[in-house]
Amino acid sequence: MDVDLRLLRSFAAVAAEGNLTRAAERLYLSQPALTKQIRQLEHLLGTALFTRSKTGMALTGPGEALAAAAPAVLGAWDAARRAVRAADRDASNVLRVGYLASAANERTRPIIAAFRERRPGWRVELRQASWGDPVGGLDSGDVDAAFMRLPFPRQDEFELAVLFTEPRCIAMAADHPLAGHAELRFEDLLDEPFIAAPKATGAFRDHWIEAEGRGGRPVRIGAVTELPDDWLSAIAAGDGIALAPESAARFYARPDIAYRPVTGVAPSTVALVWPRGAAGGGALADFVAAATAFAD
Amino acid sequence: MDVDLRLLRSFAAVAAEGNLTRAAERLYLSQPALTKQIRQLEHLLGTALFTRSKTGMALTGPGEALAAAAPAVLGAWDAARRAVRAADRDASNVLRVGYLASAANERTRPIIAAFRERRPGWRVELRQASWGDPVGGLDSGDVDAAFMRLPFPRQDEFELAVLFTEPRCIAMAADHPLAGHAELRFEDLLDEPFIAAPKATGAFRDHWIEAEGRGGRPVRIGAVTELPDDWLSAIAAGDGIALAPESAARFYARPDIAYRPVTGVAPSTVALVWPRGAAGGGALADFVAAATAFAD
DNA sequence: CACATCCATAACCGAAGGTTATACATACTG
DNA sequence: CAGTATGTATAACCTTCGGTTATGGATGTG
Repeated sequence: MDVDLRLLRSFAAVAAEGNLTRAAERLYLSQPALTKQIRQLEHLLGTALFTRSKTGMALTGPGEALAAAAPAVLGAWDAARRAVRAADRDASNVLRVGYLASAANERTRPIIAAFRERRPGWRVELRQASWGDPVGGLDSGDVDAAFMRLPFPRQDEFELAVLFTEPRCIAMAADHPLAGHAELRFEDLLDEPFIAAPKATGAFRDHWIEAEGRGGRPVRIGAVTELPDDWLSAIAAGDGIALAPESAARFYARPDIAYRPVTGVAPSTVALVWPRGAAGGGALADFVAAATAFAD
Repeated sequence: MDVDLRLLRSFAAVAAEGNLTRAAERLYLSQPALTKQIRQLEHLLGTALFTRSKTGMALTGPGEALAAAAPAVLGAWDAARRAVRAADRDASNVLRVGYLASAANERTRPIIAAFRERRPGWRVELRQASWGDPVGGLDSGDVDAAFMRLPFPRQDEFELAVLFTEPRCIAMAADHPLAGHAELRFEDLLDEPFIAAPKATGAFRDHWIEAEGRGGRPVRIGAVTELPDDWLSAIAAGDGIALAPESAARFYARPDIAYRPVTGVAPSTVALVWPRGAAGGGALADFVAAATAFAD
């Protein structure tokens, strides 16, 4: 009488999308597989969760009930994973820190060094998160803390310490016509296709396609990527241009990509983020202290 | 990164038993299968949950953390199932009522009839529960309410209405020497082997082997059964005798089984039980009202 | 009326998850 | 100290499950 939580996750996706096909896409799953999963869940619970129609999947009464209750189950599991992760951290003297792209840039190493000074015998394990996971593995207990760029979804559910800001620039293929200019104005780029993060990343995605700063002009999306390497490849392939932190020019220098300064966009903010209440005097607190020591 | 809750359930069993072999037994699983499950869970979480030794399995730090967090996850799932069940009940006009053995005896039909009078168009589905499930499917959302005999484990986590009591008698094989007596004294039966319910049923099991009423004399267990039919078969086979409600003589009359009155044991109490707070004015409340109308 | 959309079904395939039998290490016991 | 009991790990095997692609059928839509 137990479920695989994956079924619950799938159910939640279908309930949210109201559509099998799109939900399947979001879950990186084929549509027939999702059909099977939902059917399996319905069989397990002994009741229909959706009414099928040609316009999509609509929740039934029991379906509504499950949709309301499912987040609590998934949340409890996430909490369990965080607890296990925390215990493992303390038992093995390893702090796991997530990051997207270049973490805290040049400050990363000094921060880690300062932490090791406070906690001799501890190690720091850096772990790259996918943009597909909006909060970088923080709520799943994959990592104890993460270097994140603000804003990101559900940001206020976490504690964070802002470390620094840096200007943003434009990344484009080296042979892109715009690469001829030494400096760009963002208002000249409104019609260019942009490489974007997945939709699920909400405010993060919006920030990096500057959704707010284009005076209502819609964004053209050239490609959607989840990892720095894919992102670089898409840019180099000419699928579009992208906003990037200035430091990308140093950490992701490639012969087929050009980075140019741009005016008219706000800088990017890097912060250290951790789950609410997790830094109570332990090793994580020391890492936070080490990081903030290098904050601007 | 999602688990099958079965793994969590298995983990909890191993954590509680401190022993793979016994936990496997309790889960009706082979020991190698459990080994695999635990290993799989450890792999999923990326940390060791137990330290293996020849004396059993001891929890590690992360293991302790998971053991502390697992009940919340399983509880959330149970709550979800109950919510779905409640919605399904209201959507389909079917009230599902669990029972062990003979439910409310001869009062069962009148209760249902009275309920249908209050709720025309509704049906009542009776569903037998296994003694292996101490609370008769109540917390898993299998049923909306259940006819239970008191006491049963975690009884005070539920709401209940006592319906009636009835004397208990002794059931034994028809050719058992004691069957010659028209009436028995319990103090003469202390050395007889008894057919018992599974250990997991705690107070319920104790009540039916009269663990408290034998002056410290240990019980001999002749067999452990989970269902009335198995119970009857064990008795008929001569594996032991058993305490039974008087009504069993009517509802479970068999040529190979004799029921005899016994003195020196308290009567059995039948109650209607339902999850706390579930009877808020709905159909379940009407069923409770119908049942209590036939209470003593 | 053609077309796009969306869910269901079929056929297929590899991996997962269970079983029994057995090995191996340690602790207890006569 | 040998022998036995207890406890977990491994091996070999088999069935079921969960995923894939390809295709069908029903229903709104331009």
